[in-house]
Amino acid sequence: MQDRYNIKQAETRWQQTWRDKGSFAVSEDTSKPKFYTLAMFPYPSGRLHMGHVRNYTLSDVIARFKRAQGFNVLNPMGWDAFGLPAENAAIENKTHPAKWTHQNIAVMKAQMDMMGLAIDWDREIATCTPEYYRHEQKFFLDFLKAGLAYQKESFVNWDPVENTVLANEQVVDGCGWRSGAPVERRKLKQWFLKITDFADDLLAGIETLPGWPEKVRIMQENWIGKSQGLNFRFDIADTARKADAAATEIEVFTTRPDTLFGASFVALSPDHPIAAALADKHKEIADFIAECRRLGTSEAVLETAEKIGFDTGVEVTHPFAADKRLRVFIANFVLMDYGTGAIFGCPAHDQRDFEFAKKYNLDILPVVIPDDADAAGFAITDAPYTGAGKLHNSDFLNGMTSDDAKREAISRMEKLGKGQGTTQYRLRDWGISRQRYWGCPVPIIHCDACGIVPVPEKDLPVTLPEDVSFDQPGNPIAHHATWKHTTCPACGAKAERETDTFDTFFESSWYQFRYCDPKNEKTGFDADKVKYWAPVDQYIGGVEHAVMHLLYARFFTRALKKCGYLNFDEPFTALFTQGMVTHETYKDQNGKWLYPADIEFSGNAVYKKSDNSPVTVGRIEKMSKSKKNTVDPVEILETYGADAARLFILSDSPPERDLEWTESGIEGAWKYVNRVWRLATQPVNPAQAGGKADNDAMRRKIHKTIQEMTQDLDRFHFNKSVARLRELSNAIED
RNA sequence: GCAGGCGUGGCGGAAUGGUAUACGCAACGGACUUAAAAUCCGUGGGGAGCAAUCUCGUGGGGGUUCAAGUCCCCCCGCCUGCACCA
Repeated sequence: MQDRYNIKQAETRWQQTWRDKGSFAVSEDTSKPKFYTLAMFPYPSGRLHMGHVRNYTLSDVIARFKRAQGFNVLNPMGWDAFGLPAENAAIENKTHPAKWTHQNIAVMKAQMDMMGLAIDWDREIATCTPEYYRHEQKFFLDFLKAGLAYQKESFVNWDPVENTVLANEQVVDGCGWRSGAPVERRKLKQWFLKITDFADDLLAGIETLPGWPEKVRIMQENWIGKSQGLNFRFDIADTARKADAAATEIEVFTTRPDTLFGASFVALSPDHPIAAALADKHKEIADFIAECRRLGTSEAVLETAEKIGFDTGVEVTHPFAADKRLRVFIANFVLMDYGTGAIFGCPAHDQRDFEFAKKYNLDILPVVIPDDADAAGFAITDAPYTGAGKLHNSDFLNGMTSDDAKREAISRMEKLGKGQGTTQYRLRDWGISRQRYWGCPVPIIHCDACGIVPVPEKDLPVTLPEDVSFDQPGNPIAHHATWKHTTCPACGAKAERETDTFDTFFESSWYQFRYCDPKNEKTGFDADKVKYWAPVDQYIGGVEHAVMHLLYARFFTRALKKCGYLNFDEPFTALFTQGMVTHETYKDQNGKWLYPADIEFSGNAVYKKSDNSPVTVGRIEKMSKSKKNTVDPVEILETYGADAARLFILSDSPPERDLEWTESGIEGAWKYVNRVWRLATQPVNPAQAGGKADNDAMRRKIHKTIQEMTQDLDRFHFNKSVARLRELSNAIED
């Protein structure tokens, strides 16, 4: 008789059995309640990391738990297989992105098998296959017809390292989210999806998602950034420069129409058309705009950048006071892509306007008096007053509260025909064009005569050329000798294919529906099957997707609904965001990072294995290749087995918090697995067996454990449910 | 600056307003062993006491309550997201 649990034998046997029997394959079964649990699918980078192991362990526990409770459980897995790393690998290793990707998928799938996951592998998908992406080309054409997709020339975030455009959501602190390079501004023709059409609906929909973490809901709310206010137009006054502005009005947006009488200047974004028109006529204005551009717009720069303005010489008249004139500046802090790209400044009641007015010696006229202040003695000296109060110095608004004054100002402006109450969103349309190879081609043909022509449905999919070269920088599809040359489907003349590919978030916006009917060749998925499985009952993944993937998928679901594919709005009923997996960091004497596997503990001291030199122990940080504080899941699975690895991951911390990976922790779990094995396999000594009283006590304990564990699992308190099991083991051994 | 979260033994963490520290890790003492590993038994917040017991203890200060880690107010520290958004 063996005295140790043999993980290799037991785990391989069961994994083989599950595979052979297709134990986790499911189909629509109306006799059972359904439960769709989904872990965010991985990018096939080549190896599983601990974050994956944690993610898939959590979804697996839920899948098996719900299954045990009698649900028909869908727990699928696939590959978010388009993306830049494949191209970088192609350049470095002289391999093809497709080959590299498919090899990685094979390796990672084998690693997942080692974890013993209850996955229905019949439903496996890879987004880089034409069988998958042909459907999103069709979606795109439908979106185009429905007015949800369009092309426009605009300033874009250009990543100079990746040589591609980035969505606003992919720019972090002014740098590319992957490359870390400062993002440049370029003007390019780009494809967009009209996510802004659903701004209000996406905002309202958040209220219908109580199963989402408060944190993510707030992040999405802030990202959408709704604000109510007034859009109105200043007339450009008669001055020498009026003609140069090439316009008669300047439109501005404000959330504080109550402060209109406190206006003391107007400021244009350096990118504003009127600024451009003035720059054409006046070199000093062109120079100033160039200066603003040189300073850049990255947050890091803006943080320290001075607020600078340039008096254009243009003036406007105040819509409520014809005799009041305001000077028009170009200012580096006014953003072209929020509101109208122009503002009026009210220095008495806005911090930024206050600073600007101090610098350029502009009037600071208080018009909103705090309720506890005396109007006669109230003055703005060191700081603006940004709160609400009673109106003063404001003609017909005098004496009103801020709220009443806002309403009255809007209504007067509407009567004057100079503006209207509006709602502004921070959210901007989703730029989906990428100048890269390893993505889904945009199914469009550009014809000199007919303009933008959609690829006819019968010609879908538009597949990627396989013989591409990565020898020169830029887009390999555009460089391809023949691929883009075609004929116009409308007039038959020579035409060119669109060489942009979709942002890879396009693929991950609908994969949750593809799993419901993964082999469908007609419409991407069958409406009835989606109706049975969707929406996802429990979605699990990292919080880093809070405003990108999760917002895009919510938009995409609405867009698909509008095009008749489905009949609901929200793709994910409940969301769980897991914490990161962390580990201590180590550095050698030369300050170089060391892998945990390269070091050795000896009492309180730590040494490098190779030469016994001392090692410095650093902070506990998120596992990352750059800091080398990673542990290879495969080694853990081979040494301790899937049960021990999964048990440790579940037991050490609550799943929403960071989990510190420790050698002693995984060993503890391994010891427990063996203890359970001994309890189950070694005969009870009859001399120690108890009587009826003992049996009754044990029965109560078992039922209590079941009840507590059920509650814990329902609430995602996995660490507690493991503790209950250990308590039960303790009770059995006593 | 705005928003959100967190703060409990040496460590990870438990605790419908009701015995604070479940469960585990590390530690210490013991058994088994030539020895070690593994395993098993036991101890375990601070202070006082041989002991029963007393006392102080959930970042700090105040409050509500018969009762506060938990609820309310103020403050400190750390983490995360957003940010010249008009």
